[in-house]
Amino acid sequence: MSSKIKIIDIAERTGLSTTTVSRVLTGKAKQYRIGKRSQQIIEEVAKELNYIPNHFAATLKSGKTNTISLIVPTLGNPFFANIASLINNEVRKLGYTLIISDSNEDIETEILEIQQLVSRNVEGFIIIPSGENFEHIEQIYSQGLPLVLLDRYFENSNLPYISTDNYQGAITATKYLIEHGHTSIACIQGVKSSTPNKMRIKGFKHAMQEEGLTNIHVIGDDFSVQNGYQETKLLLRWKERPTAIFALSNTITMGCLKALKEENIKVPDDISIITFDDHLYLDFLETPITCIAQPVEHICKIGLKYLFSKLNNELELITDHVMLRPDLKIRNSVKKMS
Amino acid sequence: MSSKIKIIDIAERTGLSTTTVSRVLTGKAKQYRIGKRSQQIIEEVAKELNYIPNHFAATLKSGKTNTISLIVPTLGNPFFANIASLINNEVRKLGYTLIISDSNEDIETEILEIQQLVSRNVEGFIIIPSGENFEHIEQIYSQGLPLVLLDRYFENSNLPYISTDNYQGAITATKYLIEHGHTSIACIQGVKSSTPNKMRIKGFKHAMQEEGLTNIHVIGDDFSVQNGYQETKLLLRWKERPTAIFALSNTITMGCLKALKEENIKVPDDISIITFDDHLYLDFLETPITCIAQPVEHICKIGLKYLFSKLNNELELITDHVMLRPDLKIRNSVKKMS
DNA sequence: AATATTTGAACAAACGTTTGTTCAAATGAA
DNA sequence: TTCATTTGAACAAACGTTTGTTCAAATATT
Repeated sequence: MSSKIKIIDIAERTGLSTTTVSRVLTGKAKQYRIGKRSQQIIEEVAKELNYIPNHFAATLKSGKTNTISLIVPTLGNPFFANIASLINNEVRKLGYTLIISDSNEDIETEILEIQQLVSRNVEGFIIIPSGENFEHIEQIYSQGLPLVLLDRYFENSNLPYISTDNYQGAITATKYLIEHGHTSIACIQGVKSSTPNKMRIKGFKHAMQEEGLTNIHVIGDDFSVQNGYQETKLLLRWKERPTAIFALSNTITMGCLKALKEENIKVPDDISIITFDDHLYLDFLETPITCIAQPVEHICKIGLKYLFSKLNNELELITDHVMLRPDLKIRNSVKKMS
Repeated sequence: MSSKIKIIDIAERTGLSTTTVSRVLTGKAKQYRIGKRSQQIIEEVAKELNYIPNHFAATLKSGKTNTISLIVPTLGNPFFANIASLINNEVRKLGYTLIISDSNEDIETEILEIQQLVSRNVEGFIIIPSGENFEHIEQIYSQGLPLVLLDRYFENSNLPYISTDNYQGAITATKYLIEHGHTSIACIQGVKSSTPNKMRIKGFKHAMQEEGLTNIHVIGDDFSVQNGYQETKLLLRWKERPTAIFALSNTITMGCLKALKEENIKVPDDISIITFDDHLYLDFLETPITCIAQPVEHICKIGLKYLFSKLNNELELITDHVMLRPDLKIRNSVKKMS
């Protein structure tokens, strides 16, 4: 580790003070009336020595990090990875640095992660939470840290969020199935405690009941391929096999397809599928899958807009709770029953 | 922003010095013979006040961050997102923090990103580089920063890397096509300057020539869906249409499939496909796609092992350049020509 | 009882910046 | 020439930890 170049090295080299060097290098030359010549020579020497400022010293003194953080449940899920990529690009454009964290769908890890980020003086948080607890989030929020939840949120908390109207989305999906003559529908859910899941289940049940359907099946308990696979395997053994599956995420659908393939059940001839979340590949599958697509780009953009307006203390009256309408994308995975 | 709790607050509350508090809170109590009672009361008060150490102050003094960083070209590509997720979990187990950065496939961003990370005293780098330049990487490497490249590397540099044997992989794929009677093969490549791409092209050409095939088509220039789509659209207009496509990444394949679907060309009846990179969905496509699968988990694990042995100054004689064998996963996208 | 050793904890100096304030020199005005 | 103003830059005190060293009290040894 070659001994690093410090401001004082530049000061000595140029015969100027650390104060002056610091002010030039942080772009405050005009403000403090540093001479043109001094500016120039400082910049030259800094470049020549390949000076990289010590972020820790700077932050310790100034308190400013220009950094915000994004916590996602797992980057293994393309839905979240995609969000991470989108947000990363936007944040950079705004002159901030983004620290991306993967909480591994584990609340303890999430809590730890938040602690570390706070101790790193992160100035704002974008969180897709991993559990049903939110005390740790409310704690930092109440300390005044700008913060916004994406996708997942909490009903009995008023932490700000941008999400999809999962309730409506589920109703749309369910009604679509019912309109196509399906009355026996198995809904494979994700993490029971997560709000999106709750809302989707609520929408599903509501739509079923409204149509007078009482035979309601909700199964499963995880947004994973594994869960989709297992539950599908099981439901194929029911004495009265459902005619349609409503999968509550793209990962669950992936598992469904795996199980169906193994059992040689054809979509949509033998069973129909509709899923939450869109993805490019859904269009190229053996049977393109009809889905409820979330407006991911919008969620990200609005989330960032919200966060930065907080960050800049803009007092615009933006609502703290935003629900965006999902889209029904009709493809070929739902059969019209006669 | 409520004024944060500092070590001195705990010191005052407990009647002890900041020195003692610091030593207890960083687990050096035994080493410095702090009394049991003192330890206990300090820990109690720290918890009670919800003390979060100021990472910047600590690092500034100690120089230790326990942080390593991962730079990927884009999290939008599941291949990289997957790597990020895998590495994140492993790193955490090792008691380190991982900062994940997305360079957006842009070398300037990558350079900036590395600068920021260096100024954050990151102790090690895992990089999947985005361009053909590597001076900036060699610079930090020569400063003694532990570093390893994953997947992509540079031929005329001896930066350490863990990668797939892309040359062999391409030969395997090409021979597989040739064995199935294909002689007119279009190879859709990714970023020309990237080493994996170069090696794959080299393998492709080598295998073709070895079989006496001189009609070699290499087209395209990006690891993107867009590129796969456009090039496929174009090649379908050739007067002599190739009987097989060798796509050099999963994203390119995605674009291929989109184009083929639009033109109503069936795989493998009308055209065969083989691709680099495996993914769960490849199995569920209309035609499951035969692929050259990279040993991603191994790449990550070996990469981390390498990095941490450097980090801990273990002088084990580990090679700096590791090439792992890819696997041919045979599915249904290649037709036997008669 | 006198000396040596152990135990427990504090002093004070870093770490590399940023920043409110002061100060001298140069310039302009009268 | 004298006083006021502008210009350019330095002083020195933070920021919140960590850590080499010192020191007093308590205990053990002779």
